[in-house]
Amino acid sequence: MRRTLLEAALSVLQHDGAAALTVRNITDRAGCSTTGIYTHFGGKHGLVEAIFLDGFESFDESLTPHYHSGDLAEAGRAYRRWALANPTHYLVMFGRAVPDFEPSERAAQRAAVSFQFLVDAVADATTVPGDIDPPAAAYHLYATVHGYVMLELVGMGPADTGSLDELYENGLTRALRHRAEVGLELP
Amino acid sequence: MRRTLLEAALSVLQHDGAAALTVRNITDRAGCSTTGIYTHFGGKHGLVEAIFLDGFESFDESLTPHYHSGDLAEAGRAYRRWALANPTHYLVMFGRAVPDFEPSERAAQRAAVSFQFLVDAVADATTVPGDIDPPAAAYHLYATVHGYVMLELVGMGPADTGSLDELYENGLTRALRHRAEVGLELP
DNA sequence: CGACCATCTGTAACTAAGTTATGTCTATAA
DNA sequence: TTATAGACATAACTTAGTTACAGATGGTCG
Repeated sequence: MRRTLLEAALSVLQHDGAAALTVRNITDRAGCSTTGIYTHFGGKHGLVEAIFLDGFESFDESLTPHYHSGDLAEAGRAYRRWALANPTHYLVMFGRAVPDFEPSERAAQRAAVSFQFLVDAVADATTVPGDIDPPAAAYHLYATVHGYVMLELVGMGPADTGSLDELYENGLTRALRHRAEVGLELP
Repeated sequence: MRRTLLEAALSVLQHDGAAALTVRNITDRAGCSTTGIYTHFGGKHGLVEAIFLDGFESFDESLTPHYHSGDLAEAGRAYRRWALANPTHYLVMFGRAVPDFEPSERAAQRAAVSFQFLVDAVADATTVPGDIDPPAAAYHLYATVHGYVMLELVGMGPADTGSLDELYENGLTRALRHRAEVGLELP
C-alpha cells in the first residue's frame, strides 16, 4: 500500500503538477481513503519527503554510470535530461514547489550523498592532484548546471527556446573547463 | 488600499514565508476584508503577480547602478545580496514557491526586461565587438549566479556554510572570465 | 440640486484541502 | 481462544480560496 501511494503521488505529480498533489487526489488514484497517507507516511509532509528521497535515487541512477565512466560532460547532459523528463519532481526537490515542505535532516543528508558522488567523480577526473579543490569545482559545476535547468523549467529561459540546447552545451563546457587554471582534465 | 494590500503581502512573505501567504493573513494585516484582494487584484493569483512584478522592480533598482558603472562583478554580488535579503520573494519569482502560480505573458516580459539590462551591460563591457555573443554570455552569467543563489536559499549549499561567500566569489569570477576566450573585458 | 451608476467594502457562505477521532477488521501472539 | 496492534474507512473539524449579496461612497449627468 505504501508503494502504491508513492507511485500514485508520483503519477499525480508528473501528470498534473505540484499544485494537484493533494491528499485526496493521491488516495483517489491509489484507491484508498485519505487515512492511508497518515498511517504510512505520517501525513502529507512525510509523503513529500518520500518523493524527495525517491527523486535522488532516480537521479543517481541516471548520473552515476557517467561518473563511473569518467564522462562529466555526459553526466551534465544526463542531469538536464532527468530534470526535463521529471520537471515537477525536480521542482519539488530543488524549488520548494510544495509550500511548508522543508526536507528533514535525513533527507538533506541523502541529497548531500548525491553531491558527494559528483565530488568523487571530479576528484577522479583530476589529473594533477592538489591543483584543484574537488568540492569547490564540483559545487561550481553543480550550481551552474542547476541554474540553467532551473531557469528552463520555470520558463525563464531565452525567448528563443530552440537555442537552449546550444546554450546549455556552451554553459556546461564552460563550467567544466577548469583545466587551464586548476588542473581538471576534460575527457 | 491596493498599495496597503501589496505591502501587507510583502510583509507576510518576508516574515512568515510563502506558505503563510494566505488571503486571510494578508487582509488581516492590511486591516480589511478578504474581498479587497478580489477587487484590487482579481484574486490571489493577481496579487502574487503583483509581488512578482514588484520583485523585479526592486531587483533592478539594486543592480542597474552597477550595470551603469560597468562593474559586472559587483552586480553579481548585489544579485546575491538581494536574494539573501529577500529569500522568500526570490523563491516566488524564480522557484515556483506559490503553487498554481504561473507568471502571465506580461509578467514574463517584465522579467525579460531585467535580463535585457544584463545583456546590455555585457555588451557595454565587451571591448572587441563581435568576439562574444552578449545574450549567450549574459545568460551564462545569469544562470550561474542563479544556480548558486538558489542552492543557497533552499539550504542545499555545502555543509560548511561559512565557505559560501568564498565559493560564490569563485563562481562569479569564473562565470565572468570570458575574456581569454571570447573577448569580454573584466573591469 | 438630486437621481443614478460604478466602484469599493464587509458579511457570510460555499467548495476544497489537510488533518484527526472513532470504529471495524484482520492477523499475529499469548 | 482471546487479546492486542496495525491497517483501513467514515465522517467530521479547521483552514484556505472564492463568490454572492448587500450596504456605502463618491463622482456624473439631467
